Amino acid sequence: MTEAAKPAPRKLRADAKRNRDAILLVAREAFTRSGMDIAEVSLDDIAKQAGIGSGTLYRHFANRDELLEAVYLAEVQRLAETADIFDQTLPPIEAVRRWMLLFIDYIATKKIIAPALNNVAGGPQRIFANTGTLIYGAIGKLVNRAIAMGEMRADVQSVDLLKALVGVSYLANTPDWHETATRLVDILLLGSRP
Amino acid sequence: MTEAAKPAPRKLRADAKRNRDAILLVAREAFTRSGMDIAEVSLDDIAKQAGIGSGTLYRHFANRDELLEAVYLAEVQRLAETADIFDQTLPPIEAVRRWMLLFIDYIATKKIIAPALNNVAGGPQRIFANTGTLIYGAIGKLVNRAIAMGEMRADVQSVDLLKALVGVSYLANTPDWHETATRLVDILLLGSRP
DNA sequence: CGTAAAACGGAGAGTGTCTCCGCTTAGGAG
DNA sequence: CTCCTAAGCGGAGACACTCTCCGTTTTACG
Repeated sequence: MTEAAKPAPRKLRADAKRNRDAILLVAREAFTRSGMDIAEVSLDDIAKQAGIGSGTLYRHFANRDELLEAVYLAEVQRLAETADIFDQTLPPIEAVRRWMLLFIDYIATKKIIAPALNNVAGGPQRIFANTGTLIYGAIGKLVNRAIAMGEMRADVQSVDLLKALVGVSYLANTPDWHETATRLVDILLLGSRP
Repeated sequence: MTEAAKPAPRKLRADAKRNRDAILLVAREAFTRSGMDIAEVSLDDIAKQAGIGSGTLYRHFANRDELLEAVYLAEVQRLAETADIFDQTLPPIEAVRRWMLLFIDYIATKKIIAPALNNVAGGPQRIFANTGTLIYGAIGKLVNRAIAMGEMRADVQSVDLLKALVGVSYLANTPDWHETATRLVDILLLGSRP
């Protein structure tokens, strides 16, 4: 479960797996470096840098979005798993806060990046199905518990909070970004109390 | 001031102005129709539909972003002016709430669209200077008054709220979008109180 | 081994951005 | 009204990127 190299249950041939991993490695590096504006990175370039033909890249990942999702799937899974842990070890509100801060931290440290999230939260019409479900499930669980324990208003929707967070993630370029984000977490939590 | 067709003080030749307006008209229509995913619309297509050569389009607007900003500048100006009115006619918190809701409404009715805002709030590295300053100034003024009157905590930053709002704007495709947005406004305001 | 299925790779078709520069047109001077 | 000049036009084409197609190579298994 910690291994992210096997998203499809179907087993790959040795050379296929090798290439897939090489692509993922190069792509992560390239996406991270380009920060925002993921569209700047050419997929053919990634293929070239990974030492494979572009046809091979496109057989593994049909388009930019699929590649993007695959690159960040592992980290998103980790984020989702941490939600479970927080859920079982921390008081409700604190669990939500900590998870939100962790989420922000993932972005700050580029373990995940905003453009991979834009789409995640239901954004444009793309279909980041896996990633979206994972993240949505994670915060949903935490918020629901907080509501059940009467520590959040029943009308609070976890999506609302998530979307606000994703929005803020979009400006990881300003120097005071991290403060902005944590300030917003506080505002959101305060505003969600009964 | 209500006229948005003269952003540059330099006076245009008659044919130039005619073309510029034609481009803006077609572009607005095209951007609105394409909803999200503005990148889908080809600039050369816009030129063709406006009945001009692509060279002409590119002389007026050097790239997609410049065109995008020009198209929505007028509405953004109106939004900014409304902030002034609210500022003078409504109690502080109410002014902020009403403006935020108006902002959401502009998005819901496509008077402005999210992608034109992504960048606005300092998002990616683009330089939506005019638009950004206008919107930022509008909400900044309202929030500052609310703080001065002791109705919001002094540590609340208007940017924080704005960014959260922009984030939510990104999902104008889900059916319950409007509710989500208004719910978030309430959470933000509640969480901003002293 | 031998062979079928899986995977590779890169040429090239299709599309989009943006530039360049010879031609056209507006609009002021006389 | 006419002429002249600078502002503006337009579209061919250079360049970049995405994605497909298919002949060639590689893997894995009997």
